[in-house]
Parts: sequence; structure tokens; C-alpha cells
Amino acid sequence: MSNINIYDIAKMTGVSIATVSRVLNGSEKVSEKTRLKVMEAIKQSGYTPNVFARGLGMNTMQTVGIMVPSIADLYMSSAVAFLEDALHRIGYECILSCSGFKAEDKASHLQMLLTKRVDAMILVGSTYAGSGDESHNTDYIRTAAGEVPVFLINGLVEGDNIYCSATDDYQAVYDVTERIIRSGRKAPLFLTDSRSYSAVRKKQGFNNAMKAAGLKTPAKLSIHTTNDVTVVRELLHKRGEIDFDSVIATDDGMAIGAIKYAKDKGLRIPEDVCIVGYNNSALCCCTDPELASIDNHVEAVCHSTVDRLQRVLSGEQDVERLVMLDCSLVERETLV
Amino acid sequence: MSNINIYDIAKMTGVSIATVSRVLNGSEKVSEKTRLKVMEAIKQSGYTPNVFARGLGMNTMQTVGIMVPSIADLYMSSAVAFLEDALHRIGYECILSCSGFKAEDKASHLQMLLTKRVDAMILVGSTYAGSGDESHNTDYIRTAAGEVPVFLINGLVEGDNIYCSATDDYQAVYDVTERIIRSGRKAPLFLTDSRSYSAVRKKQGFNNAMKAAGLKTPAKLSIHTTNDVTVVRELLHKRGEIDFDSVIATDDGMAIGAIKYAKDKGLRIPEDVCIVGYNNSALCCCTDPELASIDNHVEAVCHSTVDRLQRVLSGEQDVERLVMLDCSLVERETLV
DNA sequence: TGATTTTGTGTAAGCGTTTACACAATATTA
DNA sequence: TAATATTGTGTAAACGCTTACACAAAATCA
Repeated sequence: MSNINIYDIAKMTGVSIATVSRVLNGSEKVSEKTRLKVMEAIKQSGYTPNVFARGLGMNTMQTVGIMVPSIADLYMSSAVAFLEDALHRIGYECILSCSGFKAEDKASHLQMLLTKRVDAMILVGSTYAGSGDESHNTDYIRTAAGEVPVFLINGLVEGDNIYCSATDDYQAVYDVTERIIRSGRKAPLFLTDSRSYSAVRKKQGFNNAMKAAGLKTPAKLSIHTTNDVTVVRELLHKRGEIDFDSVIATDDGMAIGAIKYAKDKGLRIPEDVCIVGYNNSALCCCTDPELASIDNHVEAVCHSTVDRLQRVLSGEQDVERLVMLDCSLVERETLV
Repeated sequence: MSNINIYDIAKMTGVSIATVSRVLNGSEKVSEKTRLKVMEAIKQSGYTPNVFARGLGMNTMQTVGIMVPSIADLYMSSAVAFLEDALHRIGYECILSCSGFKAEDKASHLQMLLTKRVDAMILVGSTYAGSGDESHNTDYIRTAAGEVPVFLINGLVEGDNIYCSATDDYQAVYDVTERIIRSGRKAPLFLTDSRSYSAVRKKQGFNNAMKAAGLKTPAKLSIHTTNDVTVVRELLHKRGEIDFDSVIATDDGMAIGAIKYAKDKGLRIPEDVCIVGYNNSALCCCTDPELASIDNHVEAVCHSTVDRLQRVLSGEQDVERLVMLDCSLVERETLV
């Protein structure tokens, strides 16, 4: 531990601790001569200010909390990678918290982070808006926003001190569904999880595109599942009676489960069944045929988030509350 | 911000701040009656102690630093997931730092974390031992160990206050190589990256198994590359003249590159070429045929690490400096 | 030149805890 | 019952910084 403190530096250089502190904080009221002298002593001694003391005085430690349901998920881990990098560049350290998917756990993890006096919170992973489906409650987010600015990545919650960055998942799914229908398919299977706000939006996109094309959406063609390849594969086998000519999945893992199933059944991809995934993850290039996927531009979303975070924390008013980016479709072999 | 402090609680309950503090810290010298009274006031008011002040007093904030070259890597992100979970359970928060692969960057990121007064450091991702190859320097690890205990996941560095958890990668590669040779293959291709200590060990395992079988290891059958599927696939195409009947890769991504290449060439897997990867990641179940892989039991390694971390931080002496676990081979379709 | 502003520095009061030490009240012992 | 040990509580001094305020010295002005 660097046991040397600001008094030691003051003594070494013959100035007061206030002056040392000023040098440390780049306060302009220091003569060039003393500044250099102090800097030298700091370098010589390897002194680093004690963050706790500094935190006590300034009530900030230059950290932001990142909360993510699961870091062992390609989408989220890459989001965290981008966030961490961008935050590091502007001098923030990240406290990571993996909350799981349950709202109550999220709430308690969030609380824990607030306790650590983070300067802001970033919540990755889409969150129920709460409207319509009251069982999913976002109060904990609003509570947190009472303490520090909260940034949602792919989540949408309105409230003071809450900032959202998301991709237009509704439109992305609408567009790809429409495209698949236009290419002549009549029975697309929609695979989704039900946990997130964006899942709801995606489903709306699917339904509306079907409706617009004058197609019915039978319940059996809209399956709720997880993003585990094997689970999806087996699930589809169990529901063997379903008949589909295309698959729109809200996650690459699900799409791959569908690929596996199709191959098990001896179906040709994309001739008999075309398949599109979501997130454009590293998995897409592992399959055979390679998986077409909707890219939701995590990097851009993360950059936008950190950019606004910085502006909010530096006191800027009127920072955009919502930034919505378009997705893009990455075509690969599973799509005609 | 919870602007209420320990004085407020003291006032509410009519005791001194020392007593409140004792209740907070579970010190036994408090009568049951006052303890209940104080607890009640704390609950009522929603008071949470200020971590900065507490840190100042106790010189700890119950945080550990996790440094990882890249969180957008399946192996490392799952390690972080296990670590975070285990640490959370015992009351620690994690500060995450993604350092990249360069030793100098690692050093500066480590320094940054120490500045935050973490109680311990966990470095994920194998690290050069430094012996033999002096260009890869581990001094920064020893330096850090001068301040807090340092835990290495799949790295091996000797020194005071340094604790290592690893899997026996040497043996794992040795065994799988031997097995492949025994099944009649004579020309295994070895794919590896060159950055890590464990890469060195794996290569030794490969070489020694070849030697033990009386086989030569031509340089062209030992390729250094990255774990990017496409890069490997293209690299193999460029080196089209090589002739191999099996592939041992030190990462699943590399192995998948080899699968792609083999299929491009019209080779049957596993008949013409059998392939085994490393890490047993989520990718293994995405390929066709599915990829056999060596499982290095990240979860067990992480648990062992956190377990010892807790013991070290609670002052226990003589905690094991090195825990070495066995790997196991997960057989799938790419292996006979 | 004296009055006034500017510049650089120091003094000291927080910030909200923990904890060594002191001490009264109570329980234990001879 | 007096002497002693135990228990619970309070007082006050750290912990290492930031920063409002004060003030001397230097620069500017009339």
C-alpha cells in the first residue's frame, strides 16, 4: 500500500497540503514553479491519493456501475466490452454486477451498487416497460434514478434521470418478416423469449408484418423458448407436427437450434426452410450453412450511451433521453 | 443520495455513534435491547453507511479487481461470470478491467485498479511465466502482489502473495494427441496462439506426445494463429500444400476454422480428418459436425480461486499457492 | 505614491466512519 | 460485604483528502 500521504508530499516540497491538493486536481491557482516542484515529488515518491478520502470529500469515486443479467452471453459480454473500453477512456472504472433475470434480484443488485456510491448506472439488457404487463416492474429503476443517472441499453423506461439507447427491433423484425414473406414463404415460425421489452417489440413487428401481408399468425407458429441451442432443437422435435417454411428467431442461439432441427429432419436450408437469427454474434459463422442475422449494432449503442453519460455527468442539460438506432440485416447462407 | 448519517441514527435512538457503528459491524459488545432499537431505526430511515468514510477508516471497501484481456471472449466471459457470482455471495463487489493482451497495457490497468484500493486482484487469462522468454514480463504482477494478494486464473507466476489456479493443459493436450495417434493418425496439425503461458504448455504436451510416439513434428504442422474462425480458415487455404489427417486446436474458434477448411476441401469429418478444440465453449454445439473439445472446467477453477481468496483475505496462513485441476475431453462428432 | 485588484498560498473545518480508551453499572467472587 | 471482573456505552482521535476563507505579496491603477 502506498502509505505515503498528502502531508508527506507537502513536507517534501515545503508547501501546504492545500497546494498539493490543488496540483492534484489541476486547480489553476498554482504558480508554475510550485506545480513543477510538487509534481516532481509526487513522481519521485510514487504517491497516489487515497480514493476513499477523496471520495469522502468529493462524494464521487469516478466509477460507474454496469448491471447485466448475465455476462456469459455473447451479446451482453460484447456490450460490456464496448462500455468498459469507452468508460475507461474517459477515466471511469466499472463495477460489474450480474443480476440474473428476475426483477427482484435486479433490484437488490442495483441497491448494492448504489451503496457503493457509483456516479451512474448502466443497465444492459432490455427491460420491460411495465405498461401493459404489470407483473414486470421497473420501479427499482426509477428508484435508482433518484440517486444517480441511469442509462438503459436496449431498454425503455420513462422517468427523470433515465436515459435510453436502443435499436429499433420492431422495425428490424417487421422488415425481415416482410422480406421473407415477399420471397414466397407463407408459414414463418417465430422464436422468442418472453422476458424482455425488446422481445415484446419484436413480436409486434412480426405480427404486424404478417397482418400487413394478410397472413394469419397461428399460435403454434409463435414459440417462446430460451436461447439454448439444444433446448430449442428438442423443443421443436417435441412439437413435431408444426409445419413451417422459414424461421425468424430473436436470438442466434434459437436460430441455431432451428438449423439443427431442420437438418435432423432432412430439410434443406435455405431451400426448404430459411432461417434468420438476431444479434449477429460470433455463432453465426460457426454453423453450416452460416446464419443470416440481424445486427443490432451494440458498439454504436454503447458509444452513444457513454457519450451521453459523460455529458450528463459533466452537468450538461437537455441530453437526449432516447437514442434509437436502426438494425441491419446481415445476409448469409441460411437466407435465400 | 441517502443523506442521513450515523449521527442521525444515534440521535433517533438516543445512543452514541459508537454504538450505532458497533451494531453496523456486528460487534458483540452491544446489548440486545439497544441493538434492536438501532436496527429498527436503520431500517425505518433507510440509512446505509457511507462506503467512502468506511473505507477511510478500515482501508477496505470489499471490492476485488478482475482483470481480463478481453471480456468479449467466451472463455473469459464465462470465467468472469463464475467469479462475479462467487464473489458476490461472499460480499464482494467486482471492479472489471479489460486490459487487452499487451503486457504494458496490463501493467497500467493493474495500476489503475490498485489505485482504487481493491482488496485483491484476480487476473484471468494465462500469463507468461517469463522464464525462458524474457520479452514477456510479469514484473507488474509481482509489483501488484506487493500491495494486495493476486490470484491468477490459468496463469503461473511464482512470488509472494501470488496464488495460481490452473488446469493441466500440458497433460490434456498430451493425452488427446496420444489418443489421436493411437487411433491411427500420423499427421496431426497443431493450432495455437503464442501469447500465453498455457499455450506454451499445450505445445509441449503436443510435442512430447509426438516424440513419445516416435513421430516427427514438422514445423508446417504447428501453426500459430488467432482464434478467429475466418482467419484460421483463410490461413489454412493459403497454406494449401499442408497435409494433415487430424487437428488439435488450443481454442474452439481455431478448431472451427479447421472444420470450415476441411469442408471447403471436401474432406469428411471425422473420417478424413478428425478435429478437437479447446475450452468446450458454446460454439461446440453450433457446428456440423459438432466439435469435440477439451473442457478446462472454468467453473471449478473459479470456485477454487474465490475460495482461497476468501481464506487469504480473512487472514488464513498457508493457503495453497497453486491448485492444478485436470481437464477432460468432451467427445462429439468431430472425433472418431 | 497610495489605493485597489490579482495571484498564490496557508489554516482549519469539514466529509462519515471506526476504534482505542475511559468509565459507569452490573454481575461475580471471596 | 468489599473487592474484582464483566458488560455496555460514550468520548474523542484518527483516517486522508477538499475547499471556504483569510491573508500577504505582487501587480495594476488613478
